[in-house]
Amino acid sequence: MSEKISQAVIRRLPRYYRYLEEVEAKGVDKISSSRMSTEMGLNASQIRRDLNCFGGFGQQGYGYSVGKLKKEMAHILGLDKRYKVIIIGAGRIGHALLGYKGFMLEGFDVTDIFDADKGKIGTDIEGKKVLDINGLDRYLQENAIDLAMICTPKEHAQSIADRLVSLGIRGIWNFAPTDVDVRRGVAVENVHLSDSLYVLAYKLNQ
Amino acid sequence: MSEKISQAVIRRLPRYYRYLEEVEAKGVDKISSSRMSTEMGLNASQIRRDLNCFGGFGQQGYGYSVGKLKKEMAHILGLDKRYKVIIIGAGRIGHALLGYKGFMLEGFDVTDIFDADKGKIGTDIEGKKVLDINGLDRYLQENAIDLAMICTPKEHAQSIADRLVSLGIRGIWNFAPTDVDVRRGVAVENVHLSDSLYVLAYKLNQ
DNA sequence: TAGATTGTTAATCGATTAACAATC
DNA sequence: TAGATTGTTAATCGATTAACAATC
Repeated sequence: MSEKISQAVIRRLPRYYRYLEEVEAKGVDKISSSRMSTEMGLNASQIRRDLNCFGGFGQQGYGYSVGKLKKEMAHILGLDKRYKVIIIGAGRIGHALLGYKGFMLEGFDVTDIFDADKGKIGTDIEGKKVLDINGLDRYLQENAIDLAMICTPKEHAQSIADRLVSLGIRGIWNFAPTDVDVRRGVAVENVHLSDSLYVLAYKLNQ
Repeated sequence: MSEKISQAVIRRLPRYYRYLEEVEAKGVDKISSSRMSTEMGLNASQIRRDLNCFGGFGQQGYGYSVGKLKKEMAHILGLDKRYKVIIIGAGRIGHALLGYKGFMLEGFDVTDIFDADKGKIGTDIEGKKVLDINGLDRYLQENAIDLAMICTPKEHAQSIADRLVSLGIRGIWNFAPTDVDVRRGVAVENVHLSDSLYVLAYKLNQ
């Protein structure tokens, strides 16, 4: 927080967290940067440097405590809190995200799902009744929601994002194939699944 | 192809492609790096440099032809070919990917979907009958498939990947929350949706 | 203490940006 | 031709890696 953490470092944080979960599950309780280096395929200096952005979690001559480091990592990522989430768009991706039980374990509670399609509103998906997007403003006034997942067609993504932000949403996970822009202070992650598929096609042809 | 293209450049290619589709749809037929710079939020030098990795597509004093550049981009990414694709895992993500019509337009034909669950095998999803994973080897011997999307639980991702590669699959789009490793010459894109959610949580807390 | 491994500074490497000559 | 804009070289910036002193 004091000095600015680079994007490159931030993008590696979830990977550290995943790795630590894995080794903890194996019953490992002490780990060195050199072992992490071998097993993760990252440079050991880089690992120590990355971790030191957030504090001195290690101990010279010993290494890092897996349990402590994982806990610190969870805290840095904000995974030691719980988040209330809504999904906008009850198409296939919205449906898939709603049904993914992993989110709940990780602290993300999907409270409701919205759609504009009269044919979908009121139907039941994964045990949730699809709500009318027209009731969104009132809903957000009455419920404290932390973040929204946008699973609409790309045409509606930006306007929905604007509406969400104006209603107080502070974080947006966007699956529509377009970048949504928001004012400073609001967090957005644009997923762009097809970008990843395009890169795969590129690699396939090398 | 001659000189090595950096990962950073490769990751920007789909973004150029998306942008070019957009401006073409608006009827723009000529574009300069400086306009691209403003509209995409990238540095103009970087754009010219990136494009020049693949050839001199522009014309001094004029700029780039949108149609030509988009076509070149599609060619570089390999989007001017068609790919036969199978999906492994008929859970929610597999289902969502199978149903996404956009892939077909972009050259990716999903021919079949496989699962190990007796309760799912033989059922109909999005007009496809779910096939038994036990028949995978034979299926791949009899059908020329270019790439596979892995949508299994993480425990099975690596072993399925190994099997796919040994059967001749050259590209893997992996949605299981673990990195799959393959031999040189096989292309993999590990998606890691939850990494992106974790980064969002991180940003939310800054 | 001796051995191990961190935290951190210094060196290297690569990517981004600026500048400008070439040229349409 | 004059103006515009590319392609490309040179300068800058930031990220990665190596090295090592601090210290458990």
